[in-house]
Amino acid sequence: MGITRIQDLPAAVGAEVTVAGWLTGSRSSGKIAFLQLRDGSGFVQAVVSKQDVDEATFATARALGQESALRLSGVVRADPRAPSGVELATHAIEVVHATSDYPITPKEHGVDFLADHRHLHLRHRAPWAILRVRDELERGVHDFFADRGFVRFDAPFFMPTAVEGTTNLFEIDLFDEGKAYLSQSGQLYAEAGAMALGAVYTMGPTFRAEKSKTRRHLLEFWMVEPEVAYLEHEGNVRLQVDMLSYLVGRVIERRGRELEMLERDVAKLTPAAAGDYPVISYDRALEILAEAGSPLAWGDDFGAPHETILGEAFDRPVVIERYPTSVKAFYMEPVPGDPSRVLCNDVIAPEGYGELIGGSQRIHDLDLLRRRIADHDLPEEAFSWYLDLRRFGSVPHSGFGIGLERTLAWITGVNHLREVIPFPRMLTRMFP
RNA sequence: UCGGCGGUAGCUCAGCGGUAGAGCGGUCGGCUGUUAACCGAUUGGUCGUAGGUUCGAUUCCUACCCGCCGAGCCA
Repeated sequence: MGITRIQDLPAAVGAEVTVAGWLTGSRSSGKIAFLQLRDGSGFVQAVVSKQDVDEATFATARALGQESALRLSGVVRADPRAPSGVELATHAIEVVHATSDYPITPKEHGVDFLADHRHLHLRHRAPWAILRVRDELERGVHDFFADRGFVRFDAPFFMPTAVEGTTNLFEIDLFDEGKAYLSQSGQLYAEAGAMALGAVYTMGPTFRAEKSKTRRHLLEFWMVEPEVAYLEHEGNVRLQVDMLSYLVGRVIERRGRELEMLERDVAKLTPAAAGDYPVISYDRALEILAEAGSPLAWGDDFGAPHETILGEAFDRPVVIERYPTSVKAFYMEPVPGDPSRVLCNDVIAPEGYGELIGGSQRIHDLDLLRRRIADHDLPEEAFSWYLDLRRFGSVPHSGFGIGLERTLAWITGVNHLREVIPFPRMLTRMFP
């Protein structure tokens, strides 16, 4: 007989089924036992009545330890007392693997303990719900770009040099060939891709060797980086707003149950799904900060507290554009007629989740780009291939990078980035 | 790297200059509808490490290790 997945049980009321899964908890009396079961697709309660089974089966049901692997056969029964509306009236239990002393008990645990047992904690409700939202988000990214004719473009993760020169890179020893570095961005390669394929996006892990110890940072995180030929700044902002509102709407629509399990207040998310994000200038952002009592001088970049103030000033993500040239990367196109500012933007999330997106129109003029590389004390030889993109058929183009974990943390409402990736890599966390 | 906080039972924590406690978990027993069930019993400890002070240190002092939160950096 085939296996029925728990998520399909509500459609199988009255049927005889076998469910294959694991025991998340149990309680019993002398005459009845309740087995909480999960199978990866969902959760259900199995009821074992003494009158329905033989003595040995009932004894087995009472003795099973948490996370024992089981095949349970029984009849699906609708019951208003069950959270999912159904339960399994069990008549046979096959113990696939009896388990005892499972470490994650039904009890409050500290973050360090759960992190040490991450390989097991993944089985529990919150990680389960979060990872299903993550899957939906990633799937949404692919669908969004596929629908718009983008080509997925896989940038390399080993890099000969830094992309932006400022951040720290993880160094790799390439035997006699010298050093290489783990990628901190696929953008420069995506620009080559855009010139070949028109519109591309990358999606993959990114590595930042920074000693950041906050809930908004990981050493290894996932980034999506679209890059589009002939796209200018305004279109770039539009693309970002369209994508983010699509993704939020899609998660609300398809993963509402998971958000509910995570106790996410979906009302705080719905404005973000509607699009129409406020677009303000860097200069206007300074005014908002001054009004909020955290003034900043023109030319200063925003710190985390400033981003929180700006994000909380709106009910949906806010686009901030045209930053001072001095605080941004070397490849950004100047605002026409105003070399002190660049055609760039960040998207900052509400509720203190910080910067989700950073994007810009890229410099397409060869001489200007060479001057900028020199101004930033970067070695021109390393960028020879990148400069070639400006020597042969150079066109205006734009792109952005969106942090998958930050977006996911905001959507799910969890406090720390380490909760939204299966195995977080941090300064103090390489195990498991 | 800097600032703040912390490390005591499997877990979450309390405690204190006189040799260690609760709740939960586990185990055993009871209960026919539980949802973090409940009731009774029981199990459980190099008090982060190394020095020092002291008759005596888990407690006081010093150093170190580890972690958490925040800052900088950024997504």
